[in-house]
Amino acid sequence: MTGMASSPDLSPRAQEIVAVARQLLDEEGPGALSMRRVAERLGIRAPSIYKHLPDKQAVENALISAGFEEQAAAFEQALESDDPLGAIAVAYRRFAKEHPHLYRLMTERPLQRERLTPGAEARAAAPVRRATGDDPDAARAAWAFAHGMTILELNGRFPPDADLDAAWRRGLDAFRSHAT
Amino acid sequence: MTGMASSPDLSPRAQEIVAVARQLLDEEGPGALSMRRVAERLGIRAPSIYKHLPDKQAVENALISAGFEEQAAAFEQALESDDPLGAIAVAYRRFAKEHPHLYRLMTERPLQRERLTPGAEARAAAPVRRATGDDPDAARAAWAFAHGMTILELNGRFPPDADLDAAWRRGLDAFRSHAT
DNA sequence: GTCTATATCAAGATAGAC
DNA sequence: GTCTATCTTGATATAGAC
Repeated sequence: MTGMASSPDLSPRAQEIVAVARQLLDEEGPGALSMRRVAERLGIRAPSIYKHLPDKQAVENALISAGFEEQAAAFEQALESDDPLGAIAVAYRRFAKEHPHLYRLMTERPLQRERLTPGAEARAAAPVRRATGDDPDAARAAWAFAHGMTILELNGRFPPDADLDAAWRRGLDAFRSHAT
Repeated sequence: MTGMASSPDLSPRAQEIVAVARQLLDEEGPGALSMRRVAERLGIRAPSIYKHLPDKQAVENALISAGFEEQAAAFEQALESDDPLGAIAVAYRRFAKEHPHLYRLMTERPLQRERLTPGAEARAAAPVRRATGDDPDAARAAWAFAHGMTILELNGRFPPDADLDAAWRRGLDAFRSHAT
């Protein structure tokens, strides 16, 4: 489950750079994701990175694309469950908990869709749509609920004694009971 | 409806500084919220601010506290409606659309609760709890849904042709139908 | 209450040599 | 493919004079 998705149109060296960036982001957070720190881990200097990747956005977009592909694989597997919506919710929450910094990177700002791996975002979204009876409104509502629970938890916005499992159940039940 | 909440324990000059910071944030976004830019609008130099407020966090916390108080006032009024949950949702979405940068500031990072206006956060949360039959799990789920819809829209994550009003209705219906 | 001067730090990115 | 040197920009914050 640590299988990182590849970024096809990047040179091997560029993929190494992105892999190191991913380590840095996962381990130390967005503040550590600088060209200097990435280079340091590779034993080179920051300017050398620009021979392989055009700018920092290219690094971030590669990380985001990989994140979508990892989500897609997890959600596709969850869709096989007896309780697809519940299983996808569990996978969604797990991904965010295991990679909170990447999750933030993927959700906190508008995407540069033209610079992402084509289809990756859509592939991650498809299982959610399937699990809500192919009703796009229900899919968006369920996604919003899942993202809200996830990011509010990551941001420490719920009280320490809140029963978040119960809140998740309450929300999912609400969406399930209305399923088409 | 532009009535900004006051920050009681700040000196008058500090309140002026916070008011200017609020203008800057609303008009130009978080990137403009620097001590330099705030000072510039006041016709003074950045270091002078530190005679009135201890650090930048104090400015941000004053803005956040004011945001909670504005939300609280709007939600308390919405609670009087025939459809409290729907009316609060409308007020929630409106606040975020009118002050997207402040909304982000209020939600994107963990709060420094010990430095906020006491009770402001709780006062904003109370009407949501009331509108969900005082069921804390339902209140958290409904809040997560509203925040998810709001922030995903602000971040441009829904397709341009998505019917977000329909998604809001779908989510609120789901929560309403399960109300205790 | 405001000023100037400064400390400190860090970032992304480019030029041009090797 | 990597280097050094550098540009450019920006930030928060402090010291001490007026």
